[in-house]
Amino acid sequence: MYKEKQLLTNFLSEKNLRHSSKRNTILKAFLKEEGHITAEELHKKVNEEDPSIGIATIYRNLKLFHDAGLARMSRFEKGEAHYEHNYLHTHHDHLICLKCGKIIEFKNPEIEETQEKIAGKHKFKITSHRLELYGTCSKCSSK
Amino acid sequence: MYKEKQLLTNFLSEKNLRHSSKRNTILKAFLKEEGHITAEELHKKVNEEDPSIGIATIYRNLKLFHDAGLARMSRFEKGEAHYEHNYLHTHHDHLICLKCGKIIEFKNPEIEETQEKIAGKHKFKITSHRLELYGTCSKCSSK
DNA sequence: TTAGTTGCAAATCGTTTGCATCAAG
DNA sequence: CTTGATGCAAACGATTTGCAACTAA
Repeated sequence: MYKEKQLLTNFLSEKNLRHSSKRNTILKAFLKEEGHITAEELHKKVNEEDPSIGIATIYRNLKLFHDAGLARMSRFEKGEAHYEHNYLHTHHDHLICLKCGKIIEFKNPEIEETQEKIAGKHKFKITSHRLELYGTCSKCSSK
Repeated sequence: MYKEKQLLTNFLSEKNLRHSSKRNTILKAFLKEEGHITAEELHKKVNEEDPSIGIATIYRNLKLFHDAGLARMSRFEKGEAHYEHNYLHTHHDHLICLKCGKIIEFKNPEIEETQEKIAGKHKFKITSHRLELYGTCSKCSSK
């Protein structure tokens, strides 16, 4: 948590932006989340703490957290964006069950290596990536 | 092209759906495309041939092509969906330049193997995947 | 006091849908 | 004829934005 707060503080002062109590409430709720969360979902959680915070502010702050480097954004097959933070959450990829919607996270260094090889071949400098495996999870395939 | 048309014909008769001249126009324009295309872009191309075709029909047919197995859909970081066909286009992944927007396609069997290993570990049955590497292409990094 | 932050509602963007009409089989 | 295909405009869901009021520094 300390590292994330620091990251945000740095970003804010660098860009001449401000802290605010609502921004803090949103950050706290966001960092409390373990997995992915949509703006809508985060809005609900935040509203348990402070019902005066509107959805627009959630979007504005998620964008800010993203720009500050403490949130990642992904879009799966459906429409809405999912956000997740980096606190206790280094990079990983996703297995997504198309039947029940379950999302499993995994890490695999082999894949990262192979990616570097590929990038080298195309003289490409990788800054980030996403790998998503779609299919059926064990529960759903045994049904 | 023959294979794709056949695929569509099979799908149509299986589902008791019909051919139509507009559907053909859309299919032809779609198969002519080499890379990814958005619904909007395809609409423009189709309209050069037949300006009476509306965007809703483009969406309806892209969905149909997708269900019939002759189109793939992906969403990159931004909102809109991109479609691509399987004619001369077997599965591949993408390198995406964040500066100029260039999209390079690549194939890598090693990665596919590793994916299967990961899926096995989680008793997951993979039906599809997406791998996107974001970064800077050679041109943009030399500027 | 100056500029960033927020709520609200309206606007926007990509996509889907209801309905009346048209056309394939 | 029967039912799928289509155009149009309205509806939609997610996200963004303009504006006036608010608040951090």
